[in-house]
Amino acid sequence: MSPPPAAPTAAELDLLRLLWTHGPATVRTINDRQNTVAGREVGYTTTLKVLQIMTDKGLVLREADGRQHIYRAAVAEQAAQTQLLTTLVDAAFRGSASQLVLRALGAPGAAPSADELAQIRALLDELENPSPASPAPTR
Amino acid sequence: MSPPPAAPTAAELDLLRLLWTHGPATVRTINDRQNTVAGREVGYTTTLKVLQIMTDKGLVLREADGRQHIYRAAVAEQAAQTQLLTTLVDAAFRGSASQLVLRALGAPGAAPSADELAQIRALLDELENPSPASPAPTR
DNA sequence: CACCAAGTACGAACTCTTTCGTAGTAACTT
DNA sequence: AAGTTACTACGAAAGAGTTCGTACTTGGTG
Repeated sequence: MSPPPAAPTAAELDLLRLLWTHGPATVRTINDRQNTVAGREVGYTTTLKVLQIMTDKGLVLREADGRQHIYRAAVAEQAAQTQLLTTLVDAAFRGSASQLVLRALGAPGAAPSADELAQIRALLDELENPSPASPAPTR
Repeated sequence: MSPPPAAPTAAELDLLRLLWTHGPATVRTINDRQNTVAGREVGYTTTLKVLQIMTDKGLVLREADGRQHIYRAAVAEQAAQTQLLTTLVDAAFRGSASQLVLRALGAPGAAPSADELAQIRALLDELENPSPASPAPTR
């Protein structure tokens, strides 16, 4: 099992978000999305450079398509999320994931829908009383 | 209401953790704790410098005691936690706090105790059906 | 009083991240 | 074939954060 790449930086996470949401794309497309979604304008070569760095780090994969390159995320969204959460739990929550959960639910703006609440309850049930046929927790 | 200080950096969070846990202390004490707790050795002036920067940012308060200074956290642990969570939700969870919660609970190593599970359930109940006498959610 | 110990202040080096300009290259267009 | 366009590669500047050395100050000690 290859070691997970280093945690993505803020700029890298911006691009990963786009790749996770819209799937593989060219630099041009990714850069366009960056500039239309946010008010911030970021230069084409900036996006390109970050993608090149991410390629080196193993965060994205690059495939040649004619003279352009198509980039795709090399790390799963869930895996990256878990990694970031683990870091935050250690750094700011004294290692207690439960405290983080309580804080996240208590924060104004959390506003989980009924459906989401049900999902969370289901997971709590599962934690308290693991069913035999439960799928292995995602790593 | 004064605007909340900028989010603490990693090094700043290290010191805030110590202040939150052990209360106000001198640079010497804080630096000692840093060096005994972690294997990492950090120089005295490094700790001092970070505390000075934090004072400028409004993250800590400084009180003179003879020729030494006593530092205390100027931001509440909960407030800082909420701020960091909000940032992370936006950056890595598409703005969905519920998704973050599900991921945090699902991660291996989360391992909430029975007591913590009960606390979380209580909060869920509260969210679904706010009681009239409920305390205002912490900001 | 001279010296030493224990503080604070501050500049500067070093690293990491982000951003972009410039150069090079290959395909179209006329 | 020359010129324009669209791309990648790369170096480097600018910014942010971290670390530490050095200088300065002050209180205590012989």
